[in-house]
Amino acid sequence: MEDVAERANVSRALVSLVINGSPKVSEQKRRRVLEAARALGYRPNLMARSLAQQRTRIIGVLVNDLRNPFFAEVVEGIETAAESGEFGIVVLNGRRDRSRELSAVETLVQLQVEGLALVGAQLDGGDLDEITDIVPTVVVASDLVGSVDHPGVDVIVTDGRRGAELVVEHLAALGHERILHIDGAHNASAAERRQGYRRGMEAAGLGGLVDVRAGGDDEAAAFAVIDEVLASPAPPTAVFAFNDLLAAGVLDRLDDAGVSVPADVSLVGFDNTFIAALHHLALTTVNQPRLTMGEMAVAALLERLNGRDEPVRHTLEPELVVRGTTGPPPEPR
Amino acid sequence: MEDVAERANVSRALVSLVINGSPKVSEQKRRRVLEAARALGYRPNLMARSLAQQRTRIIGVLVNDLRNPFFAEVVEGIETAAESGEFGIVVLNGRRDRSRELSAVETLVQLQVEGLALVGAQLDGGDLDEITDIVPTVVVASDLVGSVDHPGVDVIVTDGRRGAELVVEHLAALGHERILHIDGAHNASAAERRQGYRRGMEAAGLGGLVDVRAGGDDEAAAFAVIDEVLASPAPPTAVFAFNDLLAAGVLDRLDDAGVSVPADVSLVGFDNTFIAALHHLALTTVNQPRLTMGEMAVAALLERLNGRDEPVRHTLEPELVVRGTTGPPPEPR
DNA sequence: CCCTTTGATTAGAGCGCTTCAACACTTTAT
DNA sequence: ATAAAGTGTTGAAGCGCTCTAATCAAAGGG
Repeated sequence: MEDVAERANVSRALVSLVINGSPKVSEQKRRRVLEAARALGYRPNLMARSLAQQRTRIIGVLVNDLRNPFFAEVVEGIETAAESGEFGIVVLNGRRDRSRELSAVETLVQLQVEGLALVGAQLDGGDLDEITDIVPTVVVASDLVGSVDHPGVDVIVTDGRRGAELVVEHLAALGHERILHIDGAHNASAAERRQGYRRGMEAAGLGGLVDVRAGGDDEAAAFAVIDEVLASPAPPTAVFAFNDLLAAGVLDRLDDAGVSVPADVSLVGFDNTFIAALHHLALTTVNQPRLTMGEMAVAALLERLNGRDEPVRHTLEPELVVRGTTGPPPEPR
Repeated sequence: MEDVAERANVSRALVSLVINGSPKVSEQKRRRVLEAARALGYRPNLMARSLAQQRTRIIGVLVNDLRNPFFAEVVEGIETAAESGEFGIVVLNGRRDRSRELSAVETLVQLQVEGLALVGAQLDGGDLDEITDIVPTVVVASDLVGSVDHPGVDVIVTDGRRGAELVVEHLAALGHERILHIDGAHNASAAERRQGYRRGMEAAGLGGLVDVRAGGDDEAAAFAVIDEVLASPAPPTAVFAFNDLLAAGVLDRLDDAGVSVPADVSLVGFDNTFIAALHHLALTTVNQPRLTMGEMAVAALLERLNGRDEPVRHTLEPELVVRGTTGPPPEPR
C-alpha cells in the first residue's frame, strides 16, 4: 500500500479511500491510484483490513457433513444470501464428529466471524453458552438440545416431528401396521423425528407396534438393522428411515435379500435430496426447503447484527413427497 | 490480551508466549496466565496473529461444485491432509460459474492463504498467471488449459483419457459399436475424456461411429440428448456419460422412455461416487481415488512451501468399476 | 481583501498480536 | 570473589490497514 501511495504520489490514507470507493476523492487522483495499484499488482490484505476495521464481514458456517447433499444445499442457500448481504462465508466441516465441531466453532470464533450458522450440528446448548454472547448464532436444520430456551440462539428448522407424522399417516393410510423406524442415532434431528414417529403411530392406533432401531446417518448404518429385522418372526411391512442416505442403504440391503420394494416392504426417507428423485430409487420422502432454510438463517443473523435481541424461531412446514417406494402392504398369507 | 496480562501480573509478551506454547516460560507463570485467560474467556484474534506472524496457515480451496459428491470428497481429502500439516482450509464454492471462481480466487489471495487448491476449476492458464507467483497453486481433478506448461502450477489428476479408453474398451469388448458419448461441455475435464473416447473408438476400429453430444455436469443436461438420440434411426446401444450425475440423468430418461438398461442400452458413468454404488443404479463407472488426490494436492503445496521450484504433475490411474449397467448389446432384429 | 465555508488530502494513532533485542536474575566455571 | 553463560521476562517496534482530526487549497461572501 505504501508503494502504491508513493507511485501515485499520494498518501497511504488516500489509497485506502480509493480502494474502498470513497466518494470524496477527486477523479484525477482516483485514477492515478488505481493505475498505480494495477501496475504493482497490489492486493489489499484482508487480515489487516479486518483488524483495523474491527469487522470481518464473514459468516462462519459449521456443517455436520458436507458429503450429505442435503447439508451442501443448505450451505448453498446460506452462501447466496450472505453474498447479497455483502458477507462472505467460511465453511468448516464437522464430519459428524462432535469434538471436531467444537474445535471448528472455536476456530470460527477466533476468526472473528460476525455470525455463526450451525448446520445440522451435534453440539448441545451447553456448548453454546460461551459462544452466543460473543457472536450471534443461528442453528439450522437441527434442534440442539437446550437451544430452545437459549436467548442468544435463533433456530431455523423444518418441523421434523410433523414430517415424521406425515410419513406414518401416509403408511398407515396404505394399511401398514408394522412400521419400523430406523433412527439417526445421535444425530441432532433424530430425537424429533423419533418423537413424530411415535406420535404418528399412536394417533393411528398402532402404539403397540412402535419399533425404533438405532441407525445413523448414512447407508452403511442401515445394513445391520435390516439383516436383524428380516430375520425376525414378524418383519415390518414398512420402514421409515432417518434420511435419504440411510434409506438408500436400506433399499440396497432389501434388494440383496430379495425383498422387493414396495411390493413386500414400503420405504420412506427424509430430506428429499436429489438421490430420492432418481427414478431408479423413486424414494418417497419428506421435503425440507433447504435453500429457504439457508436464506432464513442468514436473515436471522443479519437481524441480530442490526440489534434484535429476542430469539427467533422459524419452523418450516415439511412436505410429504410420494414416489415409488410406498404402496399397500402385501396380502398376509 | 492486555487484560489477561494484567490479571496475571505479567507482560503482554509473556501471554503471547504462553498461548503459543513456548517452552521457555516458567511453569508457575504459565499456569497463572492460563488461568487468567480462562477466567476472562480470552480468545486470540486470528486476524491479528496472522498479521503479526506474516502467515496464516490457511490453504484456500476453490471447488467447482460442492453439490457434486465427487468434489466434496476430494475436499475432504484435502482437509484431512491439511489438518495433519497444521493447516486450516477455507473452502469457496464456484458453483460452476467461472466468474464466481475468479472472484473466489481473488478473495482467497487477499485472505493471504499460503496455498491454493483448485478443485475441478474452470479457470484457464491465463487466469492463473498473476496468481501463481503470489501463492503456490495446485490444480486438482481437472486439467486447466494452459496449466500444463505453467511452471508455477502443480497438477494432480486422474488420467481421464485413459479412463475413457477403459470405458470404450469395455463396451467394445461386450460387442457394442454405436457408443455415444455425452460430454461435460465446458467442464474442465471434458476435453480429456472426449479425447480418450475418440481414441478408444479408433483403437477398437469404431472411428466412423464416433458420436459426441454436448451434455453438462448434472442430471438435467442429459434429458434433451437422450430424447434426441432415441428418436434417431440408429440409436446407440451404449452411452458413456461424462460423470455419474449425468449418467443418473440418462438412466432416468431411458427409464421414462421404456428403454431398459443394460438389456437395450448399456450405460457408463465416471467418478465412482456413492451414487454409482447404490444397488438400484449399480452404475458401471470409472473410479478416481478422490481422497488420495486431495492428500497429494496438499502434499504438493507443502513441498512448494518448503522450497520446491519445478512444477510437479501426478497422474493417477483410473480404474474401471463394472457394475450392472453394462452388458452385451441387444440382438439386432 | 480578508474571513468563512467547503471539499480534498494527509498525519498519525490504533486494531491485537508476535518477536527481537535488552534486561534482570541464577547458576556454573574460574 | 568475579566473569561467563544460561533462564525467564519484558519493552517496544512493526505487521497492513482504517479513520479521526487536522491541514491545506480553493471558492464564495461580506
